[in-house]
Amino acid sequence: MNNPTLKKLASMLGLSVSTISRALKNHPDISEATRKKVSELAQLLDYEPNANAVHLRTRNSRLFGLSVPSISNNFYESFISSIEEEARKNGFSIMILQNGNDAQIEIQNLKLFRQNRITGLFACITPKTVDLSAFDKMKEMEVPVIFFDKVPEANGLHKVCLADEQAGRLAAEAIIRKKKKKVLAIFGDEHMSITQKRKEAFVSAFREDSPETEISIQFALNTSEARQQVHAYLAKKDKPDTIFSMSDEILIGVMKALQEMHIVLPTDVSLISISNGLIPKLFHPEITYVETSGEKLGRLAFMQMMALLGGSQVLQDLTVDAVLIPGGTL
Amino acid sequence: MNNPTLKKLASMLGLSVSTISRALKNHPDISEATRKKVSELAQLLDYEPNANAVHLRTRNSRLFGLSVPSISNNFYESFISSIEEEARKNGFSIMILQNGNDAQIEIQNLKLFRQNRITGLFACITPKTVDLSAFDKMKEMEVPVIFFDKVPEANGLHKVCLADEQAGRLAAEAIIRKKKKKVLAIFGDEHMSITQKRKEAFVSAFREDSPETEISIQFALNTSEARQQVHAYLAKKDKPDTIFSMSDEILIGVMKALQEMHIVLPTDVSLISISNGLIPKLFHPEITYVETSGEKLGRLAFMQMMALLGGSQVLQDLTVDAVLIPGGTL
DNA sequence: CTATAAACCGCAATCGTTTGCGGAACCCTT
DNA sequence: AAGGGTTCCGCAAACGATTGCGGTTTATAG
Repeated sequence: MNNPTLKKLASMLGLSVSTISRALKNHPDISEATRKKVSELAQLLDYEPNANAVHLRTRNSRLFGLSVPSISNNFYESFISSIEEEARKNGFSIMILQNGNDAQIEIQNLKLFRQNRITGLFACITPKTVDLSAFDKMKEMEVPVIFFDKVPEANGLHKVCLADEQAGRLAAEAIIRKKKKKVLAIFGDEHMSITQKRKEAFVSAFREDSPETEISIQFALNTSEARQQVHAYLAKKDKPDTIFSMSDEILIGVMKALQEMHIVLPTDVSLISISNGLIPKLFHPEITYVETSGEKLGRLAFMQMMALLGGSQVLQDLTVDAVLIPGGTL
Repeated sequence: MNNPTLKKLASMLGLSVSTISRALKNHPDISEATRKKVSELAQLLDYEPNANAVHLRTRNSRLFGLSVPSISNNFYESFISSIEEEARKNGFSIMILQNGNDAQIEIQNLKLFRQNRITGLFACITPKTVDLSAFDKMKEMEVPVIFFDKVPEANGLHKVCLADEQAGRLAAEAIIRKKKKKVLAIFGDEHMSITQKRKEAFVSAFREDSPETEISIQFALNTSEARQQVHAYLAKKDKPDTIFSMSDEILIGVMKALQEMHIVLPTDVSLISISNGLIPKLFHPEITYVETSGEKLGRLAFMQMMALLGGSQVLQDLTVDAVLIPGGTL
């Protein structure tokens, strides 16, 4: 790496380093003439300021940390994508670290973030994360932390989430509107708060608006569990007329089973899911779903971050609205 | 950000900064006693070295640049994921920038990479990238550049690619083995080398091993074009008995059309695709495909990078083998 | 022909580390 | 007791940029 430095430019022009520095950033102290000379040479030599030096000197890294379970996931990738885009437009960089849902690695990654003196952190915690002290330490050092998607229960934290209750309710209402009477609802890991929220809202919407509807609730830890459950339920004599899936992961299992059984949507059974949007559009008819957009969440998180850095008072908890995307399966 | 520094530790212990620095990295000059004192205090105060200062001083950023069209893409995300993992294990960070297939932004991003004094670059160029001078400049500055997936034609560059010819041939051979006689082959952008390679291999495999097979070649720039082509071809009186798709993007369009027309796989028509693996497994029967693994490609690219940095002589072009993953559609 | 203020520029400290070199202090040898 | 090794540590100069402050010109005015 042999980049030109201010010093090099300075000696070539017989000027001082400080003059070069000022000229390059249009400081009023510098005359138009030398300013032009300097920027021309800089252009010629392809001068690029050494970000490390700048950040060291200004004590400002313009770097955001981004902690996710995994990059290779349709939802996180859309989140990351929008954060990256916003960051770049605003002159920030991002440092992405995945923890593979391992709390140990999560801690390790936080260390890396601190070494790099990030100016803010976006974090999606692992299901096993119980000790938040490492995150607290960040805040003590005046590094704003914004939790997203999977967030801690504790109060006093900045969180941006999908509107889980709303998503659950919207799905339920859509089903009720179609006057369905027998629903198989498949949720994810029972111990995650996201599951609980969606389930509560879903169930209580029925209780209030359509108590006569019969709802069977199942929890599936992964795609293949969901698939088996669908197989089991559709084999019954009084099979459900509608299936609800809480997530893409479950939806994949559901679709696998439905296709295996040659079930025709929505004739034989109706289907609605909560999803980021990719999977539902792969099928025909397209699957009706309640959208929870990673992209929107990313943008919201970023706005929140900028507000925090700007010192504005901000709401602690924000959510992105869920919207029903009608398809052909309900 | 109010992290402890070497200076702070030094003054607290009445030692010099250099001693602290050496103690923390087990320099033999430092006695066991003070070494322990120092590391205990460091532990207590949660000292983390300032990466910017370290990198500035050592002129080594331990940072890799990663330039991709988009993060939210099943293939790139698996590539990125494996690069990140390897990098982290080896004490490197990565800086990811997406260019949205815009050559303008690509240039801009290269500037950012240079500002951050990356020690190596992984780049997937845009289809419109014609001017490689910005990349050349990187190499002049002794920053190794490894092109992956979409690579320039030029010689003398380090490239890691999917085995495009092999993939095309494997698909063709699989079709030939099934004694299919009429295939519709849909490829991507005709101007991309990846398209040409896959097409050449595909076609010539037929020419050599089964010249009597009738092949219709189509190019689709996106999902919906592919979909329309399938509609058109399957409406003909002598419709194809097999469809070949070059990529996930095209596969999605194909499947959309097939489902819309209520075509049953593989009874009505056979199907084989080249894919990263996610999409084919969503359907039943699972789609037979030739796997081109982003994860393997990432690992290969990383190895190549480390070899380059280590100064070893390395092969310019590397490829990851394609393998046929049998499904139920051929 | 001097004051006086712009206009323009350089000095030097600083950010937090690393590292070559030199220098005490101590022990051992003869 | 003088010389020669060890052992342990500090000085100070970097790395490349930013910035407060002060100093020189030059122009303008009185």
